[in-house]
Amino acid sequence: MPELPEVETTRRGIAPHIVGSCVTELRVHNPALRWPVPAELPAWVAGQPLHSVARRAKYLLFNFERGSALLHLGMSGSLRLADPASPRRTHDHLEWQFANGALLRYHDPRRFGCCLWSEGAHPQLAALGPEPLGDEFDGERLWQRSRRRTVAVKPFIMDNATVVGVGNIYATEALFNAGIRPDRAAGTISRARYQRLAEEIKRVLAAAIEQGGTTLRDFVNGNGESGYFAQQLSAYGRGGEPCPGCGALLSELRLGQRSTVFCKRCQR
DNA sequence: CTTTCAGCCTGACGGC
DNA sequence: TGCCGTCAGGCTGAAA
Repeated sequence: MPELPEVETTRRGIAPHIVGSCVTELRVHNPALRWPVPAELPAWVAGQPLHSVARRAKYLLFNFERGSALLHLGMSGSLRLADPASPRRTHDHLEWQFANGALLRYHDPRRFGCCLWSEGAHPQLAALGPEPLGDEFDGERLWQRSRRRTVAVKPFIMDNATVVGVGNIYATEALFNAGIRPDRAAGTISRARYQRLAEEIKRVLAAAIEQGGTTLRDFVNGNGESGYFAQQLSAYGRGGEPCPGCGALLSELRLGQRSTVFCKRCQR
């Protein structure tokens, strides 16, 4: 399940192999992603080398001279450089062939992702809040934007208008580390505690990206998914297990239709 | 405006 | 063994 750190790891893994080369062929084996994937490469991409692979929130942007492709990995997507001789797997929906021989395969069993081309701005990016690891995001912003809000703090920090890229795993972890109950109304949390929460969001995401970096070599070789960060999670996926802080059993509830784990003693 | 929620989709897993 | 129900979750768009 690609969260921001996995998307960033993907970006770093593939970019050096394809930047500077042209897409010579696009093969769409199954166009039925979140939005239909265009069957043809847009005419304006022809002969244009890829300038850069950027990331905004959990989106990847493949920037060309005249426009860009916007990719999202959804819940179950992955993007990898493949050996052209290796057979296409089930759910390998898209293939991009580059002039330098690189072959990029998009794999997504649940098909929640997307691949959209645009010469101009992508509307999906229009209303996004700041990047969590940038200077624009801090506790002050969380505090300011949360005043008079009744929504629970967990869905508040998972809202892309507040800050982007904080998915269920890292929201759960950051709230645990900051000692804040996930169901507390966003508007009732102090400035000082939001300061702490912002720091924990940054810390947990940065640590996960660092871990992702170690899977980079596997990635390029196409050796498989890698278990990355899971062993280091304190709360996510551990409902009913002892709290790593106090030993009490971790509680579970659903917030905004998402499973949430927290410690009733350590989080207030 | 804010908040909530259905729906998209497949694979994993538990119960029978 | 296989079938059926449930769950997982990011994001959009619509309803309340």
